[in-house]
Amino acid sequence: MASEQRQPAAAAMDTGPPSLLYSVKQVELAVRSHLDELLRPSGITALQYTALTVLHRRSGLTIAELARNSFVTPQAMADLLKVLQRRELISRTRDPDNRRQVRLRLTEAGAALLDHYGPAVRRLEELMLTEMDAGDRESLADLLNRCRASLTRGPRL
Amino acid sequence: MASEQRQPAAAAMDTGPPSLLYSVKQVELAVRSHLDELLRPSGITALQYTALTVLHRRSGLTIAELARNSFVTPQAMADLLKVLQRRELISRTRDPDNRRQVRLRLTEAGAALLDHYGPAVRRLEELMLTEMDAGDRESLADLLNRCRASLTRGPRL
DNA sequence: CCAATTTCAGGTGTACTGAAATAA
DNA sequence: CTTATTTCAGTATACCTGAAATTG
Repeated sequence: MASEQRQPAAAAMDTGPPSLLYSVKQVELAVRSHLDELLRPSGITALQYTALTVLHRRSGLTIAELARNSFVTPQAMADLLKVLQRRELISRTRDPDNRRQVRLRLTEAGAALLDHYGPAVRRLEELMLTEMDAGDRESLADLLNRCRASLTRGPRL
Repeated sequence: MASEQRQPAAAAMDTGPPSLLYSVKQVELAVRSHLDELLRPSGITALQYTALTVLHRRSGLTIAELARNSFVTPQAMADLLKVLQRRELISRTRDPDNRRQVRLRLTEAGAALLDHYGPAVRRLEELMLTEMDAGDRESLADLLNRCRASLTRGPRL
């Protein structure tokens, strides 16, 4: 820890480039910031919106499945869903074949909310991808998917 | 265990591929999950660790600058820093030239913590980038940086 | 006075651990 | 009995709005 701390105020203590871990985080923070603002009138957060889109694509998931998909505990996911259910954006029904599980689905109001904000969210994605051609976009999607796969393969999950 | 592998072929409500916005979020969630686990013994969260690394690279930032860097309000950043200061991982000193501002710096304990966890964090990054060659990594870094730039140029911030 | 930074007060959302109830 | 899912209770953190104090 014998690092030199010379400048008091005009700092320039660069210790190499920010990591890719950090770059991912930065993009996610920027996206969330825009998304939260965009969704403000709806009263739901970026995270809640994300959960709705997952349910839209994969209707009938259980709380536990959704939690694993988002790398959080089932309790954390249950908290989030409580808010969405209170606003009647999702419905919960016991699975008759496996009465432990609760199947989640969008209500009509939930689907309507996604319809309403879909265009603005797509414009946000378009803003992020400004000046990227089709090849760049494909590369980005591919690289991100490989990151996700590598992180979920080995340990944990 | 084979009985629960019912596939959404029946539901068939696929509404296109997940967006790139979602892919970014997924990678970030996976990273945070690993990072939180890895940092557990230290008692600090992935978010707090990230703030420490930013201060390591750019010593002497103010709360407001750090907040803008992370796309949150100064109040939210102050909350986070309160925890780090309580554990004496950072120090706060009034800027003599501008007595409104408070300059933030790592303490020796803060730097030691980064030193201690640095190798494990780099291994995590390596896990994420498994099987990506140097060209892929460069592409990913470039594409993410362009995303960040596009999101911060136009409106907001 | 105006603008930027920080802080205080308060409220909600996010996420965890631990533990219990239920059912396959 | 064992395991998976869900829920309850409690706690720490993250993030916001609004307002006040300070300084440039």
